[in-house]
Amino acid sequence: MCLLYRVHFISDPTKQRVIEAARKLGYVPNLSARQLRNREDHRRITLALLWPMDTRASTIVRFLNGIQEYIITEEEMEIELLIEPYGEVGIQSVKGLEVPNRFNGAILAHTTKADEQLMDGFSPSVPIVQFHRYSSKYSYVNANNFQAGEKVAEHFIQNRHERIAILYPEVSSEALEQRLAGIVGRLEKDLQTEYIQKTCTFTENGGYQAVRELIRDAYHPTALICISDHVAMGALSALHDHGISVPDQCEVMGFDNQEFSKFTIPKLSTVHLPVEKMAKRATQILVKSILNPMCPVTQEVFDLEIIHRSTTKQGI
Amino acid sequence: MCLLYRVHFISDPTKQRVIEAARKLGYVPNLSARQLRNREDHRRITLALLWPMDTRASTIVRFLNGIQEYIITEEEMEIELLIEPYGEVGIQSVKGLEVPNRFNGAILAHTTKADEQLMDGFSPSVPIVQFHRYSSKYSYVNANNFQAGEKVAEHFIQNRHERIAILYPEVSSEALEQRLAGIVGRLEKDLQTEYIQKTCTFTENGGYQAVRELIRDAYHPTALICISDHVAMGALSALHDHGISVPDQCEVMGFDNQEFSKFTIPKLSTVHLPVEKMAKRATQILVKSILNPMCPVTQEVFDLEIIHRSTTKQGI
DNA sequence: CTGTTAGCGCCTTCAG
DNA sequence: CTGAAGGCGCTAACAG
Repeated sequence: MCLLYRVHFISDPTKQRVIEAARKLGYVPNLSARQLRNREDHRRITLALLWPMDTRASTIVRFLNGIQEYIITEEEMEIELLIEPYGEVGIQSVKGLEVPNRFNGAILAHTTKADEQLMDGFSPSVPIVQFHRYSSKYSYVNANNFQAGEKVAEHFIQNRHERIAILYPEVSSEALEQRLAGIVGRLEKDLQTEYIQKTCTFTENGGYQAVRELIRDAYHPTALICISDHVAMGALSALHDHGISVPDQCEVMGFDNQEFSKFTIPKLSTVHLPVEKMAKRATQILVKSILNPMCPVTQEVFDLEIIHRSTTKQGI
Repeated sequence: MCLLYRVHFISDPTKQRVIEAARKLGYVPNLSARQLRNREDHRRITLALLWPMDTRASTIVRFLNGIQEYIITEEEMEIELLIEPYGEVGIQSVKGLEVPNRFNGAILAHTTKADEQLMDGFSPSVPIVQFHRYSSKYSYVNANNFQAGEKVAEHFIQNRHERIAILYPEVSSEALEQRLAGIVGRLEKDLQTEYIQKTCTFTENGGYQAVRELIRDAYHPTALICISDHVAMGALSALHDHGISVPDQCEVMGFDNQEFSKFTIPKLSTVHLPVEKMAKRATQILVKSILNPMCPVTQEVFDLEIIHRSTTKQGI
């Protein structure tokens, strides 16, 4: 019992009555007032993590791991992390961007096009760092997804593939579109290589179904570029079910380098995305901007590398 | 710029000087004061999610998904979610449990034995709901892991296995220990069945290495019980690398029913853990306790069912 | 146009 | 033992 928790001089029955009344009125102690009163939060700041709670949520674990390292080591400030999982409505539902009293700063992750337009239009009341996307206006930490896409395409061109299928999600983000653009851009330059784009949901099941449909339609890809490891895992499963051997009959490439992708069968070749490092950096930049409102916009891009494991063939 | 953001009558150079001074002093606006002043937070409560940022973090995504559904539909209150990822120090590092001004209530997930002892000892300043563990003192939402362990063991006894290996993690939680206890308890009742316990880290790599070591030591299991799907995935990978066919030469069972386990090769049989439902329920109970401090302790246990896919054999 | 102040809700302290 | 009041930091409103 926290209400009345140090009031000794009130008799128990009276306490009961007060508590009962409080319950009826729906009274909840006001945290802001308590914090203000106790003023032990002088060096505390609250960061918000605006993350879409759709299928792209899985990297949030890696993000949190990356961020935590920073939070713990940061001694100057005490950092509090607010999760704002927003749904399909988009970022507009997050109140704290308009009002400056919810959090001191925010990291926006995987925003959609609509979100981005919204963000361009108005000026948020607190510093913002965009995660995994470019921005002309705000600080960001991004990865060179376009170049990574080119590298992946390059690999498959080298291996002289006849039929390349690109599995990419309908609900997209800039990062994923950049990957696609990089892949397609490079493939287009090479006239010998044929490819098709196949949309799917951004899940294992999406990859599975997409491959099934391709095969049903008598399209037998010799290479599969999956826009995420999750999709790739589903694709591997479907290829296996159809008796197509990887990488002999079909090479497969993923994106992200999730923990599990070392343990698929065969072990998945993928593009390493340094989520943890990016998260740490994004948090650093945000905290700096909060402490120094005049801090210039900081924009960083991480280079990405292909990790060849067992679903691709090298040096043929 | 949020500082001075509506003060129009101050000249720009002066603004600059003020901001510069603020920066030098390390001034950060006090959110509590702002919130208090603007009092539009009458019906807002803050929930904390105390989650260990170790390898058990992966279910946090499912948890967040489950919780979000509730948060959005709950109209009476505006619910804010604070993540307190605590490290190896344990729960003691979370200040808000002692002081009643950080959050209105907390969900403790995957606490360790040390944490549990600590919690038994003192009375937290806010309502608590334990997630995925029993408690004599607090509300909890748990799953019947013991019974699930028994069911799994029962299956393998039915299939008359000669060598069963149980892979379970060193850093454990009550839930995992219950699984183990259920498995071992049931196996012990059957004198014909031999089994061994093998510890491993709680990751895909842990499962992979454990199986490698077993085989190196000339122990060829005919059944593998993995205490989580992640471990199972690693185990499957290792079995594949050693040319051991699943389920013919070795059956494999996981726990949790993570999204990916439908897409391993072969498709993983596992025990479904309804994380989303449990998360939603835990949040409901917590909110109720916050709104009604006299609310009695609520304790709920979900039953678990085996999902047979392709890594086990049924009806032989 | 500029400076002052009241009061948000809470809890500690001090006065009666 | 009980009751009243001050002040945490902020900003809208008001007074000069």
